[in-house]
Amino acid sequence: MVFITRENNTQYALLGLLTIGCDTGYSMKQMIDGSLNHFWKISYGQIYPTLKLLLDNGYAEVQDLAQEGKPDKKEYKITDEGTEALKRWLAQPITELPLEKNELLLKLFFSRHQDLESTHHHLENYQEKLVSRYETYEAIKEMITTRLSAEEDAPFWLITLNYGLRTTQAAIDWCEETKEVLFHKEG
Amino acid sequence: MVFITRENNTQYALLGLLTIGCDTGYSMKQMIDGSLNHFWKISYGQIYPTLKLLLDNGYAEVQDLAQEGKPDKKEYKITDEGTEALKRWLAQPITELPLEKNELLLKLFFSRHQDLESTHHHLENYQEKLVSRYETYEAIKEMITTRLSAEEDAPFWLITLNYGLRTTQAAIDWCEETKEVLFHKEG
DNA sequence: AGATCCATGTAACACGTTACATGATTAG
DNA sequence: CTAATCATGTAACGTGTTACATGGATCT
Repeated sequence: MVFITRENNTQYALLGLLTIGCDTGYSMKQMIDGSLNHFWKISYGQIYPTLKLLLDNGYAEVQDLAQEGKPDKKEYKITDEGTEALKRWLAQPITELPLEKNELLLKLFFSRHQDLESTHHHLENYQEKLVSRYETYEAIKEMITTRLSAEEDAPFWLITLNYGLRTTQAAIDWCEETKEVLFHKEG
Repeated sequence: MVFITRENNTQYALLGLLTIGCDTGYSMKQMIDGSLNHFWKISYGQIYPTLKLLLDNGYAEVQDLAQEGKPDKKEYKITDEGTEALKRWLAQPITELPLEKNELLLKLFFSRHQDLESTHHHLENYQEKLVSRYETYEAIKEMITTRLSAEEDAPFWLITLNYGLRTTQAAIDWCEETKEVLFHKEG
């Protein structure tokens, strides 16, 4: 990752995080892993170079800060120019639906070459993971509604969570249906 | 794409395509764009180098073939070793759920900084695209059930289509719900 | 003494797209 | 003659991960 030239969403993700209280690369990573993980993820290898890019673009400023009981950190702040850029990006229309690359579906597509037992195992395994994910989303939703309802951004967090809940539930239902189609035709 | 070293799914996608009647890079691309596009996509810039990799690995063989009324083509055939590799891959468990990077959700997450009208526009736009995608899936499903039911792979094609239908419907419902939450609370 | 959290950063690699280049054949 | 379809391929670029490197502070 030597050069970053074109505008990309990663930049705006970090810009957005600056507006909701994340001011270091480390805290951004934590927020992403904790609350955006069902629709976005970023590694440190991307965060730190992108923070540099924000500085270069004049979208953010940085300040070295000593802390008590913790290592020093670099505190980033969004600039007026950065806020403008964020708003411009927010107003831009979404041109394409996201495409997920789904390994399970790829395997199912070719599973004529596989014994049904193995296919069944894949489906069970997948469904378990989906259920676990669903339960995580439910727990987060519960936490937001009970303890963070005063937070200004809370309604928007719930909206993105609802997306995760609905699509995950649909996938779980599909697993159930597929198992029936493949293994319980005799009903 | 100078070097390809590790095993990756792309290789197995092409191997799978070889087993369902696609024998050239061109026909593989067509099949992917037409029937796998809701869970997988590949560009020519990836297909041709990967076909070379299949040869290097001994998973496929190639033969130059002159055609009548069409340009020459390279006809690929899967080897026994390739079939074994495909089966090994099919049997391997799926370790991780796919993560979609969703630009709309990213924008919604930060949309406190945006006027509601613009957010509404994003949602409408997104929902239209989803509906259009849903209708495409329905049309393909109709075609498979009426005209390709004899095809040996047809049941598995329908399964992957059902996944697309269910998750897309869930996303459409979420759009509807979100619009209500944000704009018709008085309802 | 060791684990864990806080905190920053880079180099090598992997993966994928886009734009470009080429050219045959067929249909209008 | 020109557009579309069939067909193959590469170079440059963009984007992202992983592994590595470093080190302070706190907790057990």
